[in-house]
Amino acid sequence: MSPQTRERILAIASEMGYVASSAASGLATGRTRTVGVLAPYVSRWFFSRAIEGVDIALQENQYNLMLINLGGYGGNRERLFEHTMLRKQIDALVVLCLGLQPSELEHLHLTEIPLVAVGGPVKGFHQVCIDDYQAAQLATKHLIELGHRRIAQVLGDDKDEVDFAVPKLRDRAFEETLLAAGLRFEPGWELNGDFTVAGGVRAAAQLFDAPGEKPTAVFCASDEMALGVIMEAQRRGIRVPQELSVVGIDNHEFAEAAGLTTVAQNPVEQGRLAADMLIKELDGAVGTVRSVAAPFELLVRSSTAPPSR
Amino acid sequence: MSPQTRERILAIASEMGYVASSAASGLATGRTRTVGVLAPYVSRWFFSRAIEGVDIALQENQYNLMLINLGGYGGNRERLFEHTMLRKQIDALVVLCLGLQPSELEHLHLTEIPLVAVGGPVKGFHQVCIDDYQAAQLATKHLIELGHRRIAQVLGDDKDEVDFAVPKLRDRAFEETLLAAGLRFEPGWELNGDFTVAGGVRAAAQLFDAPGEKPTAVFCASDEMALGVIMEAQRRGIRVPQELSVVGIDNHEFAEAAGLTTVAQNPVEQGRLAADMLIKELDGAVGTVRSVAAPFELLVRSSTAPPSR
DNA sequence: CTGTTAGCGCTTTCAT
DNA sequence: ATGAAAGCGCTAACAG
Repeated sequence: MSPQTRERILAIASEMGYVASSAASGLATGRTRTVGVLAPYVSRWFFSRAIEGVDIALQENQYNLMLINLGGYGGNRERLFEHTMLRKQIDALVVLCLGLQPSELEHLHLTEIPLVAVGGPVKGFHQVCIDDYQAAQLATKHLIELGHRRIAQVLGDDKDEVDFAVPKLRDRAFEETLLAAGLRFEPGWELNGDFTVAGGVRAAAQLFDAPGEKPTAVFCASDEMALGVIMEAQRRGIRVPQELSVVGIDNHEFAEAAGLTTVAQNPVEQGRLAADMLIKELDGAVGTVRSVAAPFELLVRSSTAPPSR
Repeated sequence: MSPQTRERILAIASEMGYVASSAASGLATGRTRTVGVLAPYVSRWFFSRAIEGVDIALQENQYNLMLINLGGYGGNRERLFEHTMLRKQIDALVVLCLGLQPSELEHLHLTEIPLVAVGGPVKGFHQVCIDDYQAAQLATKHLIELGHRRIAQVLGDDKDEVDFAVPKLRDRAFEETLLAAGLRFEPGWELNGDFTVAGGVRAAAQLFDAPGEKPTAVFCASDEMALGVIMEAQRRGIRVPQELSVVGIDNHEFAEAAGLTTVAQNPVEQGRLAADMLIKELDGAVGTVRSVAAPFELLVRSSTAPPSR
């Protein structure tokens, strides 16, 4: 038929409220035009931003986004992996960094759909993420170059997620960078902040309450914890950066408003890139999905300064 | 067949990696076991929390969650409404408060699937949300009862979203409560903070930079803006609450850490309740979906105190 | 190049 | 009770 007839028919059809049944076409083609996003949390900054990034790419290509949240209720993990994720439900999957069980990883590979990890290395996966070691090193060096010698650390160690490498990498980078500069950290200056503001507040309280010498700077493995540290410092009248320098990692949306010096990364772009690769792969460009190192940069704002004592 | 045979077969089937094709069963039954969440943003506190709440209910009932993000790219709105949302793609929809065009609302009703709004009144919809007027009134009264007479307002007026009633309700409640107490607001003490931290910072800067008398308290229509106001105050050395009281609405996850006095609401519970009603409705309990007023309460923390001058 | 037909893998109804 | 068969609404391969 002629292109204009085609147009006319399509127009009439849609006017009549006709919409192709996705179930029927899915059955016939084996494609759902839906990609899944497996997330450990949906309301934490990194994850919600990454989801937005994935969504941008999907919308541009008329794909739907199915949210598979592992953070909801523990018991459902099995069902999600064995059922939801399986063939015919989604065409591809982006895995937002998290510690998956080996059996779960195996399950994912069994589905034989294109996969990509975002935000952290997952073994056996192509991934798009920053080099967490270098990012943490950059933040630590910034403190050292300002002249700080007594630096504490707030990291986020999630006991549950044994395989999640991000906190470990940031932790190791901090320690090795300190040692390389001939510094050492005091016992008790390595706190756990759970990657949350509340955790940062707790860690700071612990630090300030401890007897003896205080650090002049704190390296935080995420902005949310850094923000918590700053809030607790303010509550106690400890001036930032005059009495305490604080640096984070992420460039959380609150970081600029709070004047937080941080190593910025962009989860929106990471998610978008990952989804783009997946879509191209689905469109037949075999081998498009590959590992990509995402950019990061130090943003010096007003939470860091040379030590005053 | 016997129940045990049944079990055995099922076990073997799943061992062999068999999973029913959702497309096929969807075609046959007309059900997708998927509910959509229409969100104006995914990374703002209220929305990401509400999504989590919806997700809890869905996971408990073996439903999938399809995220339909309107915030992504403007141009796609039409496609989302005309295509994605239509029959056979999702069984029900939760609409997270936002200003939809009348034509879009009409489209939603045309799908004839169960609908429910969360977080704000949407005309023609059943909804679960707090009474925004009362919530804002409660916050304002708190300031007045502390003795404040000179109160500024930071609201979030989104020009784009003409039909979104939440900011208007909070605004009106503030003004009427002030007038009822015999107070009036200065010209220039009504700022727009866009519902973001950055907007709160800007509004506060504007307020502090203006010549003449300063307010002793600020009512913010959301915690994110209130947090921005506090950060800007701190940057300028204005002490909270001694020199400036700040109250918000929401109980954002940062509110406690920042000591922010606020009127708390719980989007997780709201989303969960909404999804539960939808699921019951789908299970045949016709009439389950109805409007519900969500609870809220004043949480007095350390950002408010009687005025010192 | 247009028009017809055979499935896709389930569910459900109808015979047996 | 169990088993056979008829679609659900598309797509893709085929014949005209």
